[in-house]
Amino acid sequence: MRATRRNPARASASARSAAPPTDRVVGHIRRLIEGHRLKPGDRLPTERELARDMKVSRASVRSGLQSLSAMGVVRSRQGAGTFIQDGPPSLDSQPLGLLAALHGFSSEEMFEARGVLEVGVAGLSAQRASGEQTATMAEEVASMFAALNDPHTFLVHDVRFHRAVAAGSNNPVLAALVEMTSTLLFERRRTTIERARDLRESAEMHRRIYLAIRRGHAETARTAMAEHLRLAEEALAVEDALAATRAAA
Amino acid sequence: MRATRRNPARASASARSAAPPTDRVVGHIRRLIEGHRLKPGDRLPTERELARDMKVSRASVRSGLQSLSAMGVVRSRQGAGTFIQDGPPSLDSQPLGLLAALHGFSSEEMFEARGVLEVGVAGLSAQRASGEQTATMAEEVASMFAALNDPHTFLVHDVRFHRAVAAGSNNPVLAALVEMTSTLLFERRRTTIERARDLRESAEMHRRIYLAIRRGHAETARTAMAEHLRLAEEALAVEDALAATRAAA
DNA sequence: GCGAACGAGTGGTCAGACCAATAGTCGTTC
DNA sequence: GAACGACTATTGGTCTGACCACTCGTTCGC
Repeated sequence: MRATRRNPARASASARSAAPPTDRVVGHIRRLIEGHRLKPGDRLPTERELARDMKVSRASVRSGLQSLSAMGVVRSRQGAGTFIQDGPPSLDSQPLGLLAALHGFSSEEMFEARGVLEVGVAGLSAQRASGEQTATMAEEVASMFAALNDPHTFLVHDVRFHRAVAAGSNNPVLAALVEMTSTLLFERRRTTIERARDLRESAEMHRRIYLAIRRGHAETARTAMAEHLRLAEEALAVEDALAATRAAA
Repeated sequence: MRATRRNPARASASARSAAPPTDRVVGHIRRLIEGHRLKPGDRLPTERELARDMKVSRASVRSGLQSLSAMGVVRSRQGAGTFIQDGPPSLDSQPLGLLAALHGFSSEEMFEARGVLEVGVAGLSAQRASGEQTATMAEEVASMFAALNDPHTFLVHDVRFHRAVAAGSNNPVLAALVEMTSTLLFERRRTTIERARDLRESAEMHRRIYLAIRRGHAETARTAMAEHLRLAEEALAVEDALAATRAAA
């Protein structure tokens, strides 16, 4: 038989440590979170402590933490420590961004996905948003009207408005998904927003969405959001065309 | 003077290397992908090569690749190499899973998010799914009927059906989002599926969704999907209750 | 010809050291 | 006494070099 190797001891006894060190670290932190022994904002043990306690090298600890960091679960600050990410849940949009680059997601596809998500979210938001939440939306709409001559500022409030609508759904899962997709298009549009032509129309659309939500008209809110996204997609196409024209010159 | 110290040359000449090594590695790979010099399935240069070419340590290269791996952009196989992830684009569901644990997403919230996504997807799928795509759905439905007495197998085909519907939308962004959320609930339900009572009803619902999509009836497909998810949510609640009862005994 | 053994190459882990940023401590100064 | 500033222990970030575990193409033996 030779007993040449393979995994030493697997079936019985000592059921642990079958997994590679990096995975053990991720699982360890994960269990701490799921067991509510680590809450958002909490500081993790230092890398050196984790390495000692788990009997792995610090390199493996760092490897695991690097994964968690990429997923947006923790955040490390040199000299201070590693902390559980707090604030509103939000998948880092970087993953989707890279996948977008990798598979060449088109703007049409992005807008369509946004449409499916945000139209539904607008409906839910109309049914549930609190007064405070609708007030936030109102503020962003006002800021948009105030920034009609400053495209970059306008865009910032645009994104914040959509975030506020998502928050109004009071569903953190949906809010995280909306955040992810809208951030992505934000990155994209930031480079072309200077060529936007009709910000007033866009602001007006946002105002109509806000009014529908505030009045609790779910279907009206859904329709307005759908219409808004349709126009926004057209606007982006126009801006792209202008950018392409200029590039050719 | 001693000349010990600090970063040699920063202001002028050699304008690069401002960013930390790990970020440089991520950016480097990202540029390779965005410049289409790396396609899905391609093999990356070895870690030692990257380290040499970029003039950073292998540890930093590994750090960057670890991030990309956590995002599902690349995948490393010991002894073979590191490859750009191919296959259908799919965010690793692990990020959402950890966020779910971290913020305590409830089943209701998950189902609601699924509802918003998949109802919309069902409508799009009815409008666009190819014959091959609907055929895949039909196969999964058939497999579900064949597995009425085997809950675990049933559940596998259940998930695959929803994946097939998402594929039918022909929108990779939506497909990735659906994949992420449904995988999450799959993990959850796998532990309670044994207590399911009425798989036949569930299979029948899936069949109705399939028929609506095949016939191109978008609104019917949306309604059927919404109804299905509503029933599935109830079923999960019942299974949970049973599990809780048994646990108490 | 074909399977088994080999070995170069690759990612995974370990060890120890040093660098860089942080945050608390303690003294100085006004 | 309060505010400011240098000092220092602590912590994450990087580097180095070594070894391990696995993969896969090659080569050897039958």
